Amino acid sequence: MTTDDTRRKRLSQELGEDEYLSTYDPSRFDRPSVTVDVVLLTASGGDLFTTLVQRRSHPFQGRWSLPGGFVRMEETLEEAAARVLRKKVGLTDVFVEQLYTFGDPGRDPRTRVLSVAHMALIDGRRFEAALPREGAVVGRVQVEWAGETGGPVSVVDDSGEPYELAFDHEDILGMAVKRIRGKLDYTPIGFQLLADRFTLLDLQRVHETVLGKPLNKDSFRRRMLASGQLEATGERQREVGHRPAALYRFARRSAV
Amino acid sequence: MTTDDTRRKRLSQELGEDEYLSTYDPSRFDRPSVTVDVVLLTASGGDLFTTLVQRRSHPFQGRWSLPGGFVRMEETLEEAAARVLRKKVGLTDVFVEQLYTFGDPGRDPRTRVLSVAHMALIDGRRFEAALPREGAVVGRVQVEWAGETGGPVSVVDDSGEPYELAFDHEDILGMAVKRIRGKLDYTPIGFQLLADRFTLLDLQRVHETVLGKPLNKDSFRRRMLASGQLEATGERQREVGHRPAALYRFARRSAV
DNA sequence: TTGACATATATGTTTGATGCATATATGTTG
DNA sequence: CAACATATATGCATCAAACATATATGTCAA
Repeated sequence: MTTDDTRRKRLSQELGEDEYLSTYDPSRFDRPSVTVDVVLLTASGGDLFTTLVQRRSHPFQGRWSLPGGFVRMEETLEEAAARVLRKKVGLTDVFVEQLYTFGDPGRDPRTRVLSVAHMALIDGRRFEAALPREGAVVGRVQVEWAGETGGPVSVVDDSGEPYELAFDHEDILGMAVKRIRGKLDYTPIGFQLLADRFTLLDLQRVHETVLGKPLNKDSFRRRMLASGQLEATGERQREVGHRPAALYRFARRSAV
Repeated sequence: MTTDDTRRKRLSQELGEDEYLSTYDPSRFDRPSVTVDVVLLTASGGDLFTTLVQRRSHPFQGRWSLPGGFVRMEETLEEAAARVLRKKVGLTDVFVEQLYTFGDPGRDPRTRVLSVAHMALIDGRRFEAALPREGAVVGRVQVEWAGETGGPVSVVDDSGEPYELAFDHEDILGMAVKRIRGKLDYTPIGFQLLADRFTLLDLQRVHETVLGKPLNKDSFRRRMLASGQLEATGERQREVGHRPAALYRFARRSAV
């Protein structure tokens, strides 16, 4: 500890808090840079999809990365994630949840950069209606592990060709898939991937897509109806070529 | 974007990656400070306990905080958490898991400070044998919510008097309790709170302490034995004043 | 040495959730 | 109006958990 630090600590104990804060100089220590990266997930046709942007500059120039950006001094982490989604994917009002903070020295060759990774979920229609920035693409998330413990994940284009990811973004993606799988059973997180009205079969398809395995129709139906998370709208599907299913909405937890 | 940034971006696209990195200057942007804070939990006699340290300097001088410290440029976040535990609580080789990153502007009145919160778990004996730094205390964690959705948490001393916590450390503590409760059911995290050999009843007591509710003895026993996570040592308790129970150890997941 | 005691361990019964099979209902489409 | 596709309802088998009861096996004290 330097003499300066010692004097500083003494001062801190003698001064009042206001005086101390007015003399505080934050530039005395080295500090890492902090970014947010966002795994935007949606479910469609039995597959999970996410958005990637191509890096225009070093490091990893030309490779693909999760949409991200440096955290500004005056915004919360959630606000930073929302800003990234707005600016790079053209989306607002999206469900966002913090995932994990990746901070190994060396994950970014420039300098120490922490990434506070977030997961964002959106329903298929809004996802398709988004206006992504130039250079952004939508890729299919290929999960190599049918179980649930975790494992490798890749993102591929229409022809099945994998996108080469920058930094440790493959790990971040894997963490997102692991998280959403884990939360699906005991939280209403699946509703974030559906529009405001949906049938029980829609909901089952989403669960099956996320979990990567088929589910029993009857017990799924019974379990969902018994969960108290669904609210019948009284409406039904229209013009679907078969008996229309009842439309439900997510029951926001009201007073008990 | 400044002219300087624009030139920089152009350079980044024209130069090779090595050249670019050699000219990279990380001091161009404001960056938050980054700390780790550690919620060290142990279970004993039906209660959860944690370690707090008294703040010697501003801000929150005199109040109690989770052991923490600034992240150094060359260490991982896990290493920083381990260093904090070693220096402030006198513990090494402790189970540590990242919890959540708290980053609201204003959570620290000095400047923007992110805290990457961690949860550490240790068995009661090692906890008592630790050599905490001057100014550290052990407090009982009082959880106000028997259920599981989350809620207020406080830390109290022997006489039930609450410690006044600094920063948003009460939120961090609540997040730790919520996390360990949630993980208990489907991960072997409970074993981290026990010594290497333990009886089924020991394990049940730990689960009950964490969850804050009694569990059925028979089904707990069957569930644990069927989980494949327990390994009989062949030994039994000694001199316990009643029929000695079999001692088990955690079965580290070997090859299937 | 023996019996009281405390807890471990075993067995059986009930209850509830899930999986599976089958039957019926209700839209659309030709 | 019949064929079709899916929704919805009902019954039964299976399995795990909750609960109750019985038996086993150490220590301790008389």
